[in-house]
Formats: sequence, C-alpha cells, structure tokens
Amino acid sequence: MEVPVAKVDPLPDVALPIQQILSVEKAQRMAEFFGTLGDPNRWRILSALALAEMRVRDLAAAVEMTESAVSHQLRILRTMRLVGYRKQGRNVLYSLKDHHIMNLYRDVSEHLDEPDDGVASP
Amino acid sequence: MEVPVAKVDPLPDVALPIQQILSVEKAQRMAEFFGTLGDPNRWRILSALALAEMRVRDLAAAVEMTESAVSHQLRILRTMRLVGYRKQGRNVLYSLKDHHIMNLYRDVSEHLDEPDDGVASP
DNA sequence: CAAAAGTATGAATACCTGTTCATGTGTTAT
DNA sequence: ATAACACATGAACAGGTATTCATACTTTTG
Repeated sequence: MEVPVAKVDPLPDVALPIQQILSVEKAQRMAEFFGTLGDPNRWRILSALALAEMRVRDLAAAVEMTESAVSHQLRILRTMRLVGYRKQGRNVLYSLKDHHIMNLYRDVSEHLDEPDDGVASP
Repeated sequence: MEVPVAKVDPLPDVALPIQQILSVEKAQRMAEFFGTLGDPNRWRILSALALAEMRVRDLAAAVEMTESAVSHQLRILRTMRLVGYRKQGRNVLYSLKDHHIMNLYRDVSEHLDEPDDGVASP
C-alpha cells in the first residue's frame, strides 16, 4: 500500500549539532577530510570529474598536470572516497564518487563571495 | 513589524553548479578556505566558539593549547572571516562569525560516517 | 614474445604549516 | 608610576605535503 508521505528532513538548515568541544579524534577526522580539499589541484581534478568520467591521461591534460602528479592525487581522493574508478583495458576511468562535494563547493563559494564587511585586525 | 514568512532556499539540495574545470584562481581560493578547516585544533577552536563567546585565555584552556598558539590560529580564522571578536578591557572576546560553518560540519560528518563499501586499491 | 601504452609507486626534494619561545603592545590594578 | 595581566606578533624550528624523476606493473599491439 502506497503511503503518500513526503520525506521530511530530520533537521532544518538551522541545525547546529555541536553541543561540546570536538574531541581530538573527531577534530582530526574533520581536519583530514577538509585538508584533502585544501589543495587547488585536487579541486581542479574534482571539478573535471564533475563534468565527465575520465582517464588519468586525459585528466592530466585537462588540469595541466603530470600524469604522475595526478595519479598521486587520485590516490588521496580515493582514500577520502571522493572519487571512484573502473578499469577498462589498460585505462582507468575515474569519476566523482560523491557528488555531495559539489554542494560543499556551492556553499563555500557563497561564503567566499560575501562582501568584506570591514574586517580589521585587532 | 514581524513578518512571519519562512525562509525559502534558493536552490534545492540537488544543485551542481560546476560547468567547467575550475580556474586556477578559483581553485586556489577554494583550497585556501578548505585548508583553513584542515587543522584539528582549528576545528576544536571553532566548536568551542560554537558553544559560547570566549576570551583567548579561556579558549586556550578549553582546547588545551598555548595562548600563543590559539592567538596565531585565531588570526587565520579571522582572515577567513570565520570568527569575529570584540575587545572588552584587556580581554578580547571571540565568537563564531559564520554559523554556516556548522552546516559544513554536519554535512561532512555524515559523509565520514558512511560505511566503507569495500574500496580497494587498483 | 617484444615493444609500447597507461597507470601506479617509492624516493628525493622543495615548499608550506603549526607550534614554541621571546618579546612587544595595550589595559587594569596597586 | 610600576607591576601584572591579556593578547598579539615575529623568528625559528620541526613536521607535513606536493611535485618530480625514475622505475615497476599491467594490458594491449605488432
């Protein structure tokens, strides 16, 4: 029997889930993840993969990096489960595994585009 | 006068705003920001400030860091406009400037809590 | 089978980053 | 005024990180 109930978000956008200082472990995991997104070339790689599944070779050409460098970075992105891959002959096709990342991109992009409301140094 | 209109998100969660590879400049700005969130101690500081406005001194005690180290980090967080401050006598009270950050925390926290669907190395 | 293509990996190096230590600046108290 | 307090800052040092280079591995092609 069909139940016509719309999915309800568990919490609205107002959510502020922090009730105490992050433990060192949790903070470390957070930092590790965000740190992964703390490199410009990795962002270029991710944005390229957001467009299409791609070979390492083409990726390297697209972002103007050495294939070796790209390969190294892909390993890191794999570790963070941000990209997936599938082998096809002697090629390896990489793709964005978690498109959720692009939401982070949007959110932060908005933050960065906010005007500088006069922030001086103390 | 109070206007009882619920805020409406401009775009649903499906948004995927990337249509081309990020420019080096844009990627750099992204990386710079995410890199700021790529340090465990900064996360602990932010989470502490999410609880309450705090002096540097108390902050240092709360996250178990040197006041100097905290001060250094606060400067970085200030630069990224993540925290604000107000002077009060010889104290300086810091606070979370952009609570939006905590949404990032929630989102990524969910990502990290996803089970490992067997991701082997190629 | 040998050569070539595509990718991965390890070591080395240059660069960046965060903490500590010492010191400086501004404010309150005696 | 002088001492004490709160915070900021610069230099120095240690640890981490990303690229390059050389090489190895795997699959395809001749």
